Amino acid sequence: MTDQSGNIFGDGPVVLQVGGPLYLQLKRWVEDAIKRGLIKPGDALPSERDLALRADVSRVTVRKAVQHLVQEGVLVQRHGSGTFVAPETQRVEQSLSQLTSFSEDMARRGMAVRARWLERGLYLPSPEETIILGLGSGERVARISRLRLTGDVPLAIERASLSSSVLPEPLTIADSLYKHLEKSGNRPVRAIQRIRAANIPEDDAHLLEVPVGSAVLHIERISYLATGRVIEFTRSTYRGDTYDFVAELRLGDPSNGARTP
Amino acid sequence: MTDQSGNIFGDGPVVLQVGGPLYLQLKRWVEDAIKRGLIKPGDALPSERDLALRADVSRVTVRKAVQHLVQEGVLVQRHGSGTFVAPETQRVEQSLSQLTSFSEDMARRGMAVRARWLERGLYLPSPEETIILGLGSGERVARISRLRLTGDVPLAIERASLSSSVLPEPLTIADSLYKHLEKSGNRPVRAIQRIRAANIPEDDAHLLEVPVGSAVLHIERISYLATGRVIEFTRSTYRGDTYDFVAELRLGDPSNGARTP
DNA sequence: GAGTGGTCTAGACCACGCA
DNA sequence: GCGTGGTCTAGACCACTCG
Repeated sequence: MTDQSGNIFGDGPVVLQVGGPLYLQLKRWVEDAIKRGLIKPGDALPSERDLALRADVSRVTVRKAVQHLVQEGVLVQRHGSGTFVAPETQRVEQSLSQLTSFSEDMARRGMAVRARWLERGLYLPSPEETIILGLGSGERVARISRLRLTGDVPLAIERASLSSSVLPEPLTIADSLYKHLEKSGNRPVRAIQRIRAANIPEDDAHLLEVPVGSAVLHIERISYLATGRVIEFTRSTYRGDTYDFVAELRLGDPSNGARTP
Repeated sequence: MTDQSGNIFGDGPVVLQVGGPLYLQLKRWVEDAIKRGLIKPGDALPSERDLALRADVSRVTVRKAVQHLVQEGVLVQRHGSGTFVAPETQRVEQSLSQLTSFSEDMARRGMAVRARWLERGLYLPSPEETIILGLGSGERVARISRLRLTGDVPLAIERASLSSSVLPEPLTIADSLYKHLEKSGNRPVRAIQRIRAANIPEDDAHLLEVPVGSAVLHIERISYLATGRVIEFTRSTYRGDTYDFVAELRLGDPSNGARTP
């Protein structure tokens, strides 16, 4: 009697509301189905060809609607497998006033985290690195790039640059960069962080396993020793769908206006 | 001999490098042209039909390449007018440790800002508003929604909710909400802010004049009086391409924001 | 009105996953 | 091997901008 074979929508025709371009009508229709619980996170959508047939539109139009929803993180597509309603993801919070390292931060809240090395070693510095880190001429820069994961879910890409005088042997870092720096008395006490939103480019999208163009937080951090010396320059990319930054604001003296000295 | 008529690429055929999907090849080709200065911010691209002809691909394929670049903020399209290389935008910075209002913040750095009212008045509260603002039963909520602009460029959408006991007459607000609250002794002294990246949905995209799916910063702010009472609950959406948030981090006790250099 | 981007179609082939 | 999504085409009409 009923069609149980993975077809959550039944097999009747798809009836669109009127108004606007077809792909937006279809998009609304899918959003509706999800909102009403006809189809839940993890469930498969009918195939593009099936939807096209039943909504009486071309497959290109179906793809345009689906593509928008993938873009917004509502759906995920797996080549050769199907289109699915995105699972709900738990968001991670990070303080914006306390200076911590990623691994310490996660350990504190009892999350299992791993890191995959992307790059590690001594390099010729870029002009930008030379200026920001205040490198002497001929001095090398230590670069550490990591992919941060909880379980199998990538969370962030972190690319740090430090003076080679501070980190002469990048390969000896075991887990936490800040712990390592602490041993040599070089742990930063202060940092300026610049945060903005961006659409992720292709290469990073693959690393973080999100669709190209997804929103991410781009964070640039410059860390200082108590002496005022710049010790670390880090560019990180955090997945927008799993990361929250939390800040506490107070009225009054801007303290520093957050300006580099 | 040379074609000066707005055709920056000349009129020869477009030669693509090999490898991968055509639309990505074409995308790379356009990026290259911009990188090499053949075409500068503000310049028009050849029309989609022209590009298709010269690259020997279909217009659909051209559109897919262009669409990706629009998504990444490299190009902008104007219906009926053409496709252009995006102008470089100046980024705005905002402190993440000092509690200020948008209008005060902008006035301080001498930027001309305007606001357009989107919504203003007393409403029946949503369950969320009731809980967060601690509304009594039957109490109304004051909602203030504004579109923030500098000149003609939209910067942010701000949707604030306050208890009607604090703001009984939302229509009387002239410019700055915080100034208004100060008059009645209700200016917040502390706030918790939650920041994350998201792809902008359709409706907000029109307001901010950015393509659907662009990266934006989503900020949720809960503000407190000195008494500890919640006074304001605001959801804002900031354009990712024009807004930077700056935070200063310090090692040690997180409960005290930032003090003593 | 000429030219631009925006939407849409019907049909084709390829690359991937899974049983 | 079959069904899925991924890419691509040639051609059509609409909606908008601008001279």
